[in-house]
Amino acid sequence: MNYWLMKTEPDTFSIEDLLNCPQSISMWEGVRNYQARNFMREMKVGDRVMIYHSSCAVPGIAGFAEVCRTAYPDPTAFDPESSYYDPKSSSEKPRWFCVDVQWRFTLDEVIPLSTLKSDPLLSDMLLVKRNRLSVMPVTAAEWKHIQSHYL
DNA sequence: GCCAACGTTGGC
DNA sequence: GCCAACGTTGGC
Repeated sequence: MNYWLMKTEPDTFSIEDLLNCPQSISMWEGVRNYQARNFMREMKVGDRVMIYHSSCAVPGIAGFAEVCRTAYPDPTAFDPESSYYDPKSSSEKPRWFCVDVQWRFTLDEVIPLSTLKSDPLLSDMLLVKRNRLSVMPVTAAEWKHIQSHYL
């Protein structure tokens, strides 16, 4: 099993919105970064995901989800009406992919980025080191440390 | 293939 | 709203 972190802007789509989806499952559409896309294509059903709230009052980990469908072409890239539309992506040659994730758990309080940043054991975490990546792997050690210290 | 210009992310 | 850190684009 692998561990991941996925960012979302709660004003657009929060972990509560994920909970409220049918079966608490949502397509994770709109990722338009190659590195993030490549990580999504590595995801397996059952992989664990931290849901991270960005661009908000207290950015941080808001809860947990699970991959429930492996990567498939992102339909919003084909939709001219979508803000995620990309004319360079076609169903014959899709450029962007998404996975489905299912809600698992919402934290009572967000684990703030500032807390994670100040933890020496998390100083190598990609979230801390790489500012602008919306989908990224989390190591098993980081995952366990966060589970045992901040939940 | 280099790199300047431009666009985006996202913390603060 | 500012701006640093990147990623992307496109001329050459």
